[in-house]
Amino acid sequence: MRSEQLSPVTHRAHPLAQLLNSYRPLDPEDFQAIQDCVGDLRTHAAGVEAPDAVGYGSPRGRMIASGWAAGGKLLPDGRRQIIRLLLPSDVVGGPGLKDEGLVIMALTELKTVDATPLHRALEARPPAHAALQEAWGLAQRAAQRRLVQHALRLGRYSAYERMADFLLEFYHQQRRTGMLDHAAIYLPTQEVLADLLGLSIVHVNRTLQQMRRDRLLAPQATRVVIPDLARLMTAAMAEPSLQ
Amino acid sequence: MRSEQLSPVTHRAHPLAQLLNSYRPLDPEDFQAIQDCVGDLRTHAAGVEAPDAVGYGSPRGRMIASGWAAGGKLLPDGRRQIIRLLLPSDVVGGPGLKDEGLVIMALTELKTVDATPLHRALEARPPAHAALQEAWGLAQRAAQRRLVQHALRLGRYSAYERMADFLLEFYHQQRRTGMLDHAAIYLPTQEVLADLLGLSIVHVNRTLQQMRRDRLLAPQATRVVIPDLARLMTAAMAEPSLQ
DNA sequence: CGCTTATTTGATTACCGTCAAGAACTGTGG
DNA sequence: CCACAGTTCTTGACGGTAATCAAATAAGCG
Repeated sequence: MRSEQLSPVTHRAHPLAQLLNSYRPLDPEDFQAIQDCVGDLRTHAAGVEAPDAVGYGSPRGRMIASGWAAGGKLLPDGRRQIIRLLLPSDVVGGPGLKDEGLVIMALTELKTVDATPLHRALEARPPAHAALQEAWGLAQRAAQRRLVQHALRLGRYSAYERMADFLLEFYHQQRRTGMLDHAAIYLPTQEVLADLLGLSIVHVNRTLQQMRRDRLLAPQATRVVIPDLARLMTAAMAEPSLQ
Repeated sequence: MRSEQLSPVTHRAHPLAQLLNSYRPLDPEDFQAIQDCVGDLRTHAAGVEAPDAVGYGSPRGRMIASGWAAGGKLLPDGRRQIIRLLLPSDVVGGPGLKDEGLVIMALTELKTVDATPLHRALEARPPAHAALQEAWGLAQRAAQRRLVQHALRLGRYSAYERMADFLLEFYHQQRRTGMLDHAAIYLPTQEVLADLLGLSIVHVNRTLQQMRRDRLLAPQATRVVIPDLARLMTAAMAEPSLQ
């Protein structure tokens, strides 16, 4: 039964617009700046380790339009730790991820566009694009909080707790960008989950099975449904107030 | 034998000045802005969990003048993960750490001063304090890289590798602030090391002993000496070019 | 000198990794 | 439509790293 599976994204509204708008209501000019990011569409093959390929020629960075990528670190002996998943609306190839020493890996076929119009709006004088800038700042802070939470998970959570906490975080992240049906998350492969959560593939598999037995996950065709969000939050030791 | 031990800091030059100057040569006006951060000196007791106590009344944050603190997360059942150590020159109590959802814990008695003069200089118009601003930016990026490396350690390094990599990082961090004799690091208690590296106290103890047997650490009175930096770097899988 | 905190040691347990192999699924070409 | 290869997922057996429990020693401190 192959219940966890990537799926090509069906994009209704623009993911970045939905994301930012969820943090702060955007103005029409803000939506326009996001819509303007359509130039120089490029496709990157899946599985490619793309440290410099993504973003080459776009010094300000490129925005993921569809597909998934990962920012992580590789060790000489083959070990890998994924630090953050990169979803549609994330900007890659700019100075940001490179400053962190991360390698970008395309987990699926990836489509990216030049993010210059967005960056122009972000650097506009305060009266213009004020809402966009504020929303962007909040989104950045949320990303930083996810990184801190990731370190907590890796350091002190059990495998079961790691999985629950990540699924919860991922659920909310996908919900903000509007790429979600009800409580159905699209999951990366178990190998990606393993490198993200610092576990072995085998143990990821067994942890997911345990969560299914515990009715925290309901397997369906190509995605995973969360039948009971509240119980998942308990398993992840998440506070009801947040997110 | 109590070889790892905190030690009150002997401050010759200003730690923050040394730190920033190591990233980018500062101008006299920059040094002055740092020297001006002497007002409202406060002492915080060790061991106190000080989420709001530090920084109360100093909305822009307070700079650690002496002592060590930790920014970390606490779980309801008592588990703790330290995300970053906070040394003299670090700014705490401002929006930064709070945005990340971190609790500040004083590991030793802590002395802090109001950091407003520093922040004023950081927000000055570009011609003024340009070097300080650039150095600050580089220091911030280094802190972010440390956080990413921390996640890699917690996720994919063995206990031995974690310890080696952290000691190496800590060595360089202390060296930049000038609080170092030769290759002698001052270490926090083994309990703090455990909560930092995601290990149990017992295992930290055994890991340190193994490193001593391997001659990667040389125990001395109140600190730990690194006899062979190159071998420690090998143990930590560190690239010779960096740091 | 007691008292407290930190370090050390031993014994035992268990979580999770490794190894190995098979099953299920996906896509491709004949 | 079926054979094929390539992933991805699943399962079992086994081993090891690191956690837990318990207690003794050592070091700081008033």
